[in-house]
Amino acid sequence: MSAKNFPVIRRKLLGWYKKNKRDLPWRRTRDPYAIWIAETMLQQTQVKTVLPYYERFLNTFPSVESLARARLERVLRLWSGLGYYRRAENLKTAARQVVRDHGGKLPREYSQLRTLAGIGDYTAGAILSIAFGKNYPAIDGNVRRVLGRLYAIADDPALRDVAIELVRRTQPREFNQALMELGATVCTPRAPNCAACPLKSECLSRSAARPTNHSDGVRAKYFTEVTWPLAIVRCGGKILLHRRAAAALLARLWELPGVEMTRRDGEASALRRQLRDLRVNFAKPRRIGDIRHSITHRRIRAPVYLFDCTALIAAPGPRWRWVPRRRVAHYPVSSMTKKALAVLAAHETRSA
DNA sequence: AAGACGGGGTA
DNA sequence: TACCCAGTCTT
Repeated sequence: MSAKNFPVIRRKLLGWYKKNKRDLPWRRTRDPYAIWIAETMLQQTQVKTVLPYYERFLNTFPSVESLARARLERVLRLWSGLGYYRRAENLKTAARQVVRDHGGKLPREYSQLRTLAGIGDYTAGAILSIAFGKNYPAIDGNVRRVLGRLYAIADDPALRDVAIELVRRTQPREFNQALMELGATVCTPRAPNCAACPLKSECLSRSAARPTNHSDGVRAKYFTEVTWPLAIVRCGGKILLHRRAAAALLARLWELPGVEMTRRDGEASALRRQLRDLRVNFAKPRRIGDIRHSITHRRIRAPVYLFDCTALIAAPGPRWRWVPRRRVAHYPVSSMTKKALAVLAAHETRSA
């Protein structure tokens, strides 16, 4: 751990960051709560995607207390389309923990942060360094890639040692963000822009003809093809929605009635059977579009069928609801549902 | 140690 | 279109 040029790396990286950092809303605050929300949203999610969600979330729930008091349904609605919905549930659970155990203030100790739902090693380090200015590393995928290339190391313990040493004697708030910023904008996964890199003369992977990615550990991915026909059941200006189970994929989200199938054929009849069980009377369905969507290891093709109902019946059960068209936007739904509703809107425009 | 969990990016 | 990305929790 001696010949690693730590002071030079720190100085060059911080200098680069001061000049090149993006102006992001969570960089204009030191509120630990706001930083916690941002870091949670940014897990597995790109900055560009997070931006509108972050603003809305903080406007609606400006404090730990307001989040702790909120109904989960409202939290999920603000998360609708962002993915990994367990994060929203964990945030609300953790907010209650913070109110109950820490007087509504985020704890400043690593071990206490780690007991909060949804806060793992990375997020704890990010909060400690960015919100509280403590000299903790915050090792996310970007940092792993940047340091992996810079020092040509692949194993996690060694990477961690370097990250700890680097952040020990610097401004942790700026330095950790600088490392991540470099990974996100310059030292990118597939085509790093080495010419623009402030660390190019120190980088051990730079001499290689093509910069090597030392951080690839987990791969192994297989997709299952899924056909998931969706039914838009229209009745007197309302649409039928169903709420998914708490333990399932897309937990607790509302959705259009549908059938997840591994076979490709018989989708229309499968949908009709599903609706027959609900005792909804409908005219012959029309297929109005087709959606493609991916959820973790599923690749989904979702044909969208429009059912016009002949008589409004009571909701088929507690997890079913007839929702006025305008109100649908207020329900927590997945991106697949949003896409299907966009198909309906396009269809109505066409036939108008 | 391995798998589940969304959605959007790039080539 | 095909492939890539990557924190936390659970099993």
